[in-house]
Amino acid sequence: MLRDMGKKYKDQADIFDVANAAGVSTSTVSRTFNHPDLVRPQTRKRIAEAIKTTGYIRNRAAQTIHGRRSGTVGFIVPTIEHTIFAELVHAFSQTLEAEDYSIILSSHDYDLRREYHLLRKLLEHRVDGIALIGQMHRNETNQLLKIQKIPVVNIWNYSENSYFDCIGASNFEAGYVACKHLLDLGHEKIGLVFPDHFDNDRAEDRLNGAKTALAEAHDNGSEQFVKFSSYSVSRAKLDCMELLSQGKTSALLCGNDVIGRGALHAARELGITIPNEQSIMSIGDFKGSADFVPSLSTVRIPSEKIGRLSAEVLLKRILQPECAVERQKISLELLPRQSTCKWQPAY
Amino acid sequence: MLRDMGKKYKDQADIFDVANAAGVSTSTVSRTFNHPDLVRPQTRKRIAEAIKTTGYIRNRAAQTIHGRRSGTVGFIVPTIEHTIFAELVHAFSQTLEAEDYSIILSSHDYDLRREYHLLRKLLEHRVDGIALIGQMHRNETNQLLKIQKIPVVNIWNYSENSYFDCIGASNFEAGYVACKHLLDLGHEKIGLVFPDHFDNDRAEDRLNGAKTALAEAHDNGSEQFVKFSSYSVSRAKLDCMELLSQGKTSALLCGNDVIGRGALHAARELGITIPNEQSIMSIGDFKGSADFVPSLSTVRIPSEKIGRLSAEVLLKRILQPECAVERQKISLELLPRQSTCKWQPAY
DNA sequence: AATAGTATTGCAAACATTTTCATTTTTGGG
DNA sequence: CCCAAAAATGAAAATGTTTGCAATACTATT
Repeated sequence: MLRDMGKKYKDQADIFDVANAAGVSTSTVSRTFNHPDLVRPQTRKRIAEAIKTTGYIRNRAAQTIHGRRSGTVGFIVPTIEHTIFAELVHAFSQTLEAEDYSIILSSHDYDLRREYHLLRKLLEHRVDGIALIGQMHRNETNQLLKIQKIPVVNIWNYSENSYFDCIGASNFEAGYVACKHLLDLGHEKIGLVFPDHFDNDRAEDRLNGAKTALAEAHDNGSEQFVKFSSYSVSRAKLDCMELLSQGKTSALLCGNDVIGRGALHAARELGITIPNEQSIMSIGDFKGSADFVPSLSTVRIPSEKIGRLSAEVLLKRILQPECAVERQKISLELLPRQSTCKWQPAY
Repeated sequence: MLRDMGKKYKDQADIFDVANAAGVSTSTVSRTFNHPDLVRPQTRKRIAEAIKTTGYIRNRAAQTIHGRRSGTVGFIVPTIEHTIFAELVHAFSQTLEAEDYSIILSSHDYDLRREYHLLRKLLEHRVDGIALIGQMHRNETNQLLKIQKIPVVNIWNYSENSYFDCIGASNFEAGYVACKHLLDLGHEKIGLVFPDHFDNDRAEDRLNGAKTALAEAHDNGSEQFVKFSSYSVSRAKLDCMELLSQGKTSALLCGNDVIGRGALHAARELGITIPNEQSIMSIGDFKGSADFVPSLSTVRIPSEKIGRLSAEVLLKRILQPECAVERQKISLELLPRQSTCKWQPAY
């Protein structure tokens, strides 16, 4: 049936316009998009031309409403401003864009109440899947995810008994390994500089890992050198300068590479030689940390890999919602570089 | 009319379920969302409860299909991996999220053909507006934007005769000012290190600005010291080391802060004192550049401000599509810091 | 208590697709 | 050249909202 001619002028061509132009029904046009093998190549060609001449652009909303996939995936991060999430988001979206998905990106600025609201908005858009950072979320968030039965992947923090798919590293281990490295080098007075965010289980786990390593080494002197800083090179630099100028430590363990960079700058500013006078150890290995002079010793958490794998796992769950929960513990890599060395009491 | 009871089991509550539960029609439910002042407070309350008990979540797709705003905005960037765009995207989305919009973020990795395809996909989603980086796009991209009559804002590169709204700085000027700073300090042999991306009018404009300043100063010696690098601290460091070790320049002008950082590292690696032996000048002022020791002299392009203003302008155009084209030239700020100083022939 | 006016609500059409089922067309073998 | 089977197409129902118009329920006058 050709479309009623009495329609008012419309600027956007729709599937009827294409059908008219190609002399077929809307069903056939729809099929060329969704099941091209069901329509004759010759017809397909005619339709392709009709699409060109009418300037037709499919309406995903109309597909979505019908129950088809929306072709979007929601990604909620604390913030995109930080290199670390930027790298992660990049890898994640590259992978999903290759599969023709669009990413709706939202950030809550470390406010888990906002996270809940962002999630609701994503659900309004009927995203096909959701990616979240960390394992710590509000109860209502977890409840909502469960009853919606929507594909979810939990990124960044590994947990062996997560309810949802989960791809990440053990941040506890990262903290432990980083601290152990300093202890192995003979350091005894270690300053701990960690982000002060609440609503951040990653930083918390790292700090706990570090403290555990200290306790195992019977190091009870370091406890007093814990300093909370923020995810900002400037703030970290100031905080580290304060800690360093007290001269009570022989090494600084930084909760992430941004703080680590702040520490390097701080030492330089104070004229403290790294690593001879003071070792700087960090966690993360963001792009560029290896290029500092001295290069930053750190524990690598491979964000691109995590981003890519998360996308793949989410994709799989979207296509097979019932498959077994998938959890991948991404391994860490200790990268001793120039900013750490054996403690030399001589100094 | 209450809904047909013969419907099969559905997991997702829809507006009918809410209407049933509240004992009203779907119209009234819809109105509580979209025109709450048109429904009696008492009814509104009943509906609110029904929404809670049914766990109803509005379906934006269904609204969109009806012609209402989709509540999404598309943002196409070259890449989110680079700090600079991360800051920009952050400010942009914070502003729009506050107005209840969701951002669909896509990146084309400096490939303008991909940009076109991403645009098409955004249009399929019926985004309410589009944000693009730079003024240089493929013809088909511009054509499509024009015939679709969709709100567009052109971010980052200012142009006084842009077809669409445009918020940005003059990158030509940025290059000019940065170079002029070095010339004013007495430098004559200036190495230019710029990103090698094609499909990037920003970098091109900056380079042209720098060259213009050189020409005005009758500096014909610098032309030979142009080096193309990439947007990566590591690559930039290597390239700068190559240039610096030749020892023919007294200053380096870097196309952006990432390259500038690479240059600082390179000098340190080679044992070259900054700024005494060599000045390093850059463009951008990303977060953290001021914290380096020595701090990086640069020309500030305020990305947060640009991001926020772009979002506001786009929002305005979405609400009033017919208003006059808005163009804002964001002013630059020369920030001489520790990495540049007067050229001292003594060295 | 009747009336006019206003505030609420409901009905049904419209939005742009997809998909099931039925119908028509094509194909290949005798 | 006919027929059965397979392939291609079309008609119509369904998807979940919004909104113009009509109907109904209040409110405040007289």
